[in-house]
Amino acid sequence: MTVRQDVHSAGIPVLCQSCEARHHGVCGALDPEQLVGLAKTSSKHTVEPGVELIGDAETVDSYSNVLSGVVKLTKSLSDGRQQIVGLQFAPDFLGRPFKVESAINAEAATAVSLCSFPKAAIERMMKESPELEHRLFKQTLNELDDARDWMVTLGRKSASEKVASFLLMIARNIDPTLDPAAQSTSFDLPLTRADIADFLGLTIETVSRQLTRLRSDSVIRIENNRHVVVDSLDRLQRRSGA
Amino acid sequence: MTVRQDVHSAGIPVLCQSCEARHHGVCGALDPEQLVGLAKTSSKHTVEPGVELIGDAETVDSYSNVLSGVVKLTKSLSDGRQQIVGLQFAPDFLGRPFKVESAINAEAATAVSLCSFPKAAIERMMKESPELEHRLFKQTLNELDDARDWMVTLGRKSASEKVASFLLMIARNIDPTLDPAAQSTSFDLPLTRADIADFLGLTIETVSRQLTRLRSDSVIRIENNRHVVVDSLDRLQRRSGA
DNA sequence: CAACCGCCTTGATCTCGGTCAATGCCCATC
DNA sequence: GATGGGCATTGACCGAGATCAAGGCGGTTG
Repeated sequence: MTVRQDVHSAGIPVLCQSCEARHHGVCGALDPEQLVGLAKTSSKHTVEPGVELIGDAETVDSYSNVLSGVVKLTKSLSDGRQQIVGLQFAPDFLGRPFKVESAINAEAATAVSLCSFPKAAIERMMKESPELEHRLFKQTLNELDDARDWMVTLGRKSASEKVASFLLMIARNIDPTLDPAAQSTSFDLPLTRADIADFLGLTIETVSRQLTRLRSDSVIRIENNRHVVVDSLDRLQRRSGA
Repeated sequence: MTVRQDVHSAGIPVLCQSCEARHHGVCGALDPEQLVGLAKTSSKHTVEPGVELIGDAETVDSYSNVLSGVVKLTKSLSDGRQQIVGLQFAPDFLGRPFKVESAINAEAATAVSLCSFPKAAIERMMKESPELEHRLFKQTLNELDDARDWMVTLGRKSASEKVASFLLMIARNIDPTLDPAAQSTSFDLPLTRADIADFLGLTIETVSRQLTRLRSDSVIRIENNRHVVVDSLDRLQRRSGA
């Protein structure tokens, strides 16, 4: 999974009045006048882990910027088997343009704060401002690249490679400034073991066993089941199947 | 995988002079004047199965419309394991906007005819014509939906469900007019067993065994190793894991 | 026609990861 | 401090799919 470089670098920080904070998401593409208009109809809110943001086959009538936290996108088979098909980190945009209903579920994986706009407002602005559509297009292209990278992991990697790849992906997304040459890093896991399993196409038990193995091989340490300390990014990378 | 409905329905057939044929791809978004300009720099050509169209990490300097045939998009791990991450059917657009190099390989799976344009020409037109960018955006959104659907298949379905899902996806893409209530259909497989395995994250042997099972259960017949006759779309669907 | 090659099928065996079940750990509540 | 619930870990066993190996089939090349 690639770090969303160009979203970060292209975004000129803009004060989105409704979010009450500078950020780099959709708002970065709007001129001050548009921003004021948007602020009237947008609202910032915070949700707890587990809250469903977009329901399967439900009508989607709003779009959001993710300000902090992690949102998981899931799909399920009729018998309950589930697969996480994407994770959205700040400052990603949440919502599927040009479609009234979504075939996927979005759920807060951690505590999440969002800035939401009515669907109609965004779509109107997209007509007026090619720059906004351009920016959403670029995010979508990045999501497509990420999804395709992940397909390789799902289809062709072993369980231990999957878990190593997952940890690396999380590390890179939580700290986008992470030096590729760095030897160690640490972060809080935004997902439970069950979520990780659904992301990797594995079972909880297998995920647990692989984490235990990484731990006993001194590649990582885990504190309080959530905080991961990677002692050797190098060895983690070598286990990820390149 | 969803059928690319809106690309089909939104496209007003336009005579792209260089392709010497009416089709619905990128050209459908251009006005006659732009088309004439494009025709000067574009060229139609046909390639044999196995020809590499876009090399991994190679500089991409042209974009193409797929006029007929099937292009497979692949990614590989350093040790040679391969995964097909997408298939492009006519009238899809081939090429990754806004990036000089591609992390992906594109290879003709069948005989393919394409209409190619220099990268610069398309990017210039995209700046002038929001409609063109809009259309490419929509195709990208569809590809993202397809990729995510496929992630569920890769991560959570059994071998027999994978093979059934694959046959259904091919049937729907080769004949987009296929009635959902139809009881039978037939088509030529655009992929070899090895390709199917790389698409499904399986081995050749497993694919072969699953096809044999579908055959002995009279769900399908296979003639000359390529032509598939589906006798019961119903039962195939029930085996695809919904 | 024989020899060969690419692709596919089938069989025997092995192994990785799933399944089932027990236990541990953390924390909230009384 | 006891009780209970939600996650996570660990162990024993099993099975789906991989691996290894041996043909089969169709086309084409000499």
